[in-house]
Amino acid sequence: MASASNDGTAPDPWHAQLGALGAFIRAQRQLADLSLREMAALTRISNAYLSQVERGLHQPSLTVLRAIADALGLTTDQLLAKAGWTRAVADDVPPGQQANTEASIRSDPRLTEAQREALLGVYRSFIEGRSGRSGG
Amino acid sequence: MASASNDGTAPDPWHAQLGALGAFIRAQRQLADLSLREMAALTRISNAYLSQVERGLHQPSLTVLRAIADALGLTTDQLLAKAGWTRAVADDVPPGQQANTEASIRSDPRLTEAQREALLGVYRSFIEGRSGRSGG
DNA sequence: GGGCATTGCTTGACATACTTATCAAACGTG
DNA sequence: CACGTTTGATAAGTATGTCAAGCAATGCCC
Repeated sequence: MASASNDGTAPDPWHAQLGALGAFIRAQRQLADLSLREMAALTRISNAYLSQVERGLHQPSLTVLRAIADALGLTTDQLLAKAGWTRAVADDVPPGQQANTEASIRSDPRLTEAQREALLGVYRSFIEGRSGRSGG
Repeated sequence: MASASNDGTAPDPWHAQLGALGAFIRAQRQLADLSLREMAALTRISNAYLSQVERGLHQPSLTVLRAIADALGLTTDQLLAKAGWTRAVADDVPPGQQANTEASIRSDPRLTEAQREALLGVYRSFIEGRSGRSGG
């Protein structure tokens, strides 16, 4: 049912990406010698849905993706990169001496871990942006 | 208009991450001097939904996340990191650095005025509402 | 030949992401 | 003050992700 074959509308590229992602997941699962149900038990995701994801019928949410990567012993980066979701950006920023503000944020007791991360992210993105960015 | 940052909702880690992600997106958008509707036009995502994402009310899908990253000139990875996707590689913080974060931000020569204001805004929004909440 | 467990897959119901239309407040103009 | 515009936020609806339950096929034991 509801297969996207007869849609008629513009074929969004996500179909292809989903196919690749699903195939990759399936390959990894079989490598690990897991059945759908076993993997379902590991990920707390229904075998039904896993099946659909592996066949590229659905776009899994971040939560699901993470659970899958976790169960397969992969990093989430590997999963997405394999599927072509992340644009690889060889853009490493070695933190040289810009430690003043960063250190303050890191040691600020008023921030929760999540907040700390977010704030550091904002700050770093500010600094990185000035160093020059490859236009695409 | 409630619109207060602190709703008193359940403190699931899920929520914290979403809040961080939303705050980050909002900061970036304002840095780029975009309104919600302008950004909506760029991302093809409704301003309404963008508003909800920025306030941490929803967990955006990969597609949406990517569109946002694209519009803001960020890499998908940067956004993904805030979305709780990457495991935080906690860096060590040199002791003795504990100081006034606000002051550090203010005196940071690497920040422009606009960035300074944005960062301070995020920081203040974080620590707002937790004042005087020490009992437990 | 008949059972029973295990495999991947489909179906129908629900939860959540996402959209279109609309709102109230803040801005400026005459 | 009336008017139009722009802002962020809300409501109700649509699309899509996700699950629990069940089906056809395969393999094993009798």
